[in-house]
Amino acid sequence: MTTTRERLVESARQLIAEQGYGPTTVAQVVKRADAHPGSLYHAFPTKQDLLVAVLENYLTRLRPQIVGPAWQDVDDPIERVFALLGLYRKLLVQSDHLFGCPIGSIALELHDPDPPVRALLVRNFDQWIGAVEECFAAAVDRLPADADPKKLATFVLTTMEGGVMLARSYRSLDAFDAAVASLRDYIARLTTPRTGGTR
Amino acid sequence: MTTTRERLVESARQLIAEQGYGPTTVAQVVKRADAHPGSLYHAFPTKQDLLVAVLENYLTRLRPQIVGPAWQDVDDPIERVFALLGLYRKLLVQSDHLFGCPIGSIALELHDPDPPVRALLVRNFDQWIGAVEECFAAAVDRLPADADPKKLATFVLTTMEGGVMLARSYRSLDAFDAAVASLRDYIARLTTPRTGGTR
DNA sequence: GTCTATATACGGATAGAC
DNA sequence: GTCTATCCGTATATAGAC
Repeated sequence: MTTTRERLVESARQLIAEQGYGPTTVAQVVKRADAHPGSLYHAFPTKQDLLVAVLENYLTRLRPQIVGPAWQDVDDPIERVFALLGLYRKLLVQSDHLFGCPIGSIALELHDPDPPVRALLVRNFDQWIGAVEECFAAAVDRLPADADPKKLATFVLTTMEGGVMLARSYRSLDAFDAAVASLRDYIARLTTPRTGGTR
Repeated sequence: MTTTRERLVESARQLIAEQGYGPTTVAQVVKRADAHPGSLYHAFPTKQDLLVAVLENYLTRLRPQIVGPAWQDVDDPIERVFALLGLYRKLLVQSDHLFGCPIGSIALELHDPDPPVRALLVRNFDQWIGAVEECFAAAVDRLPADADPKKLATFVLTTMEGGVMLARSYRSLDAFDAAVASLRDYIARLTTPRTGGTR
C-alpha cells in the first residue's frame, strides 16, 4: 500500500530523471501519480520541496537499488569498484545511452541551487564516494602505503560522472569504456607495482 | 565593430553559461545585447537556433580562449595536459566555485537534444579531446608502447568534467584536486614505469 | 486530506510599421 | 534589417468546496 505522498515522490523522481527538473511540470507529476494538484501542494508547498523529497529519496535508494545489486556476486573489494561502474554501463546499454546519473544531471542543470538542494546533492555524492571508499579501505594492503581511499573513490566518481556524460552525448559507450579502462589500468598499476608495463 | 548578430550570440553565450539554457529567456538575451525581439527573430527564428550559434561559437573559442592561454608558458606536452586542467581550476577559483564547463552543463541539462544540438556538443567534446590527444601523441616516446593517446585524452576529459561538477556542488576544490592529483599519479606511473611507489 | 476550478505571471514567438 | 506591441500557450501556485 502506498500513500499519495509516496506516489508523488516516485513520479517526480522518474520524470526528473527522464526530462530534468525544469522541464518536469507539477501537472505531469500529478498525472503520473494519479493524484490532483491540491494533494501535491498539500504535501509539497513548492516545486522545490518536491525536489528535496526526491533527493532525500535517492539517499535511501543508493544501497538497495544500485550498490547492492552491483556487489551481489562480487566479493573482491577492487572488483566491486568496477562492478559498480559496470552497473552504470548496463544502465546506459538498457536505456540506449539515454541514462544519466540523476544526481549529476540535477547538479549541472541547477547552476546555483538553493542551500537545502545543494546540501542534498552533496550528501548524495558523499554517500556514493563513501561506498567506493569502503572498497579501497578494504584493499589497503594491496595499495601503496600513501594511497588515500577517499581520494581514489572521488576519482572513481569523476570517472563515472564524466563517462556517463560523454556516453549520453555521443550515444556510444566508447568514451565511457575508454575512461573506465584507463581507471582500471591505473588501479592495476597501483595494486601491482613494479610488474606492469607490457601486460 | 560588432554586428547585432554577434552581440546576440555573445549575450546568449554568457547568459547560458551563467544560468543554463532553459532558464535563459530571449528577453534577457535581447536586453543584454541592447537589441530588440524582432532583430533576434530575424537572425534566429527559434531559441534553439540561437543555442546552435552559441555552440558553434564555442568551437571557435576553445583554442584562443582556453587552450592557448593554458599552454602559453608550457612546452612539455605532459605538463600541457595539467596546465589545461589548471586553467579550469583557475576558472573555478575566480568564479567562487560557480564555474561549470558550458558544454558539459548543456549536455546534461538537455536530456535528449535535437540532432543539430547533439552534433555540436559532440564536435565540442571531440575538439577538446583532440587538443589533449596532441599532447599525449607528442609524448608517445615516454608512454608505454600500448598507450592510446585518444583514450588517455578521453580520460582527462572525464576527469575534468567530473571534477568541475563536484567542485561546483561542494563549493570546494577538494574533489577536483583529488581527481586531478590521482590522474597525475597515473600519468606519472605511465611515463616512469618501474621507478614509482614511494614518490 | 482530496478534489475542481482558476488566478496570475511569464515564456516563446509573431505581426506589421518603418 | 530594426523596432513596438502583442498574441497565445503553459507554468506554478492558490482558492475554496467537500
